[in-house]
Amino acid sequence: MDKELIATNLRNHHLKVTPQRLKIVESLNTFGHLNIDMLYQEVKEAYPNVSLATVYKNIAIMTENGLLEKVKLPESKSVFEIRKEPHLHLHCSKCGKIEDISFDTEQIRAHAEAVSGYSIQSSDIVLRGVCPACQTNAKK
Amino acid sequence: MDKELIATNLRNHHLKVTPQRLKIVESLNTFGHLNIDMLYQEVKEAYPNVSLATVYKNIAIMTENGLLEKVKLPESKSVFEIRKEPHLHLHCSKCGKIEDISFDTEQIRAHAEAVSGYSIQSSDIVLRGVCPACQTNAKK
DNA sequence: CTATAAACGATAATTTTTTTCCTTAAATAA
DNA sequence: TTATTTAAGGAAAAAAATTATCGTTTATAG
Repeated sequence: MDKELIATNLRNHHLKVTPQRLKIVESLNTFGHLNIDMLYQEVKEAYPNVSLATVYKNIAIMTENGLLEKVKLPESKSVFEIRKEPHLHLHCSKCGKIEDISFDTEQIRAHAEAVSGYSIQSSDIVLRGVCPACQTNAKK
Repeated sequence: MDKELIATNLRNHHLKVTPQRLKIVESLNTFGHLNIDMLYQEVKEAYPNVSLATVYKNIAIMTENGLLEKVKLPESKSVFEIRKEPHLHLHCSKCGKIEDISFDTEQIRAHAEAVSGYSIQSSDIVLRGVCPACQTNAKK
């Protein structure tokens, strides 16, 4: 995802293309998932006098517009990611790393709808465990 | 879940049995899922000069001890519930109601482990949608 | 029944998030 | 391209949420 595409996405949502916003999205593009503090640090590196409020306001408005998504994690601070197809999150309880894996939630959805009568719109799935690297380290 | 059982559970975890704690657990038993404000209101009804800090401290220590569980929901404040077998949460986007449904997460877990190499310990699944009652109301 | 350690309530402190307000910069139209 | 407008930025204050402190009270082990 290059700068021009990000800019286009912003414009499509009637959001101005600012350096701070570009940096936020680029950082998420690079690291996948970042919490508010990490994002602030990232943007600050490029724009030292960015305000934390700016980061807050931007993730809020970009989330409202569906460009970003907030992922609430058990035990830790929420992270943000660039919105893409629905997927599932793996969260390493040792190192905190977060990974996306694609997964078809259709079965879950069908089951839930059948059992409950709800009309399901979206699903949030976070699996907590130990990543391969941390498993290896633990064995040493 | 009656008072005596709650008391036993608390004692098993070396937590003193106080009226405030009993009320918290009883409220969760009655309503299923409550956020911090609702819990505070509930306890306050029975014990008008309970401190909000007491509610915070108690849900924290009971959560640490595995008696309660915190459920993080997209878009809204986290709620607490009494810990039981792993299950799935349905959250109505209209009325905010939360429902538990039982669901075997084994397939998801197996898939995730196979694809990622993670060793999965737990899963958090929240489905967002419209409950039957709100679907009916919407049609009127 | 007493001693002790945990929990309580009140409050302060901290942390997190949102709002305000004035200035600056991006977008739109001339 | 320049001028106008409107959104966004930064700094700071305010608000909201959570945690810590401390003297007092209460549950429980002995």
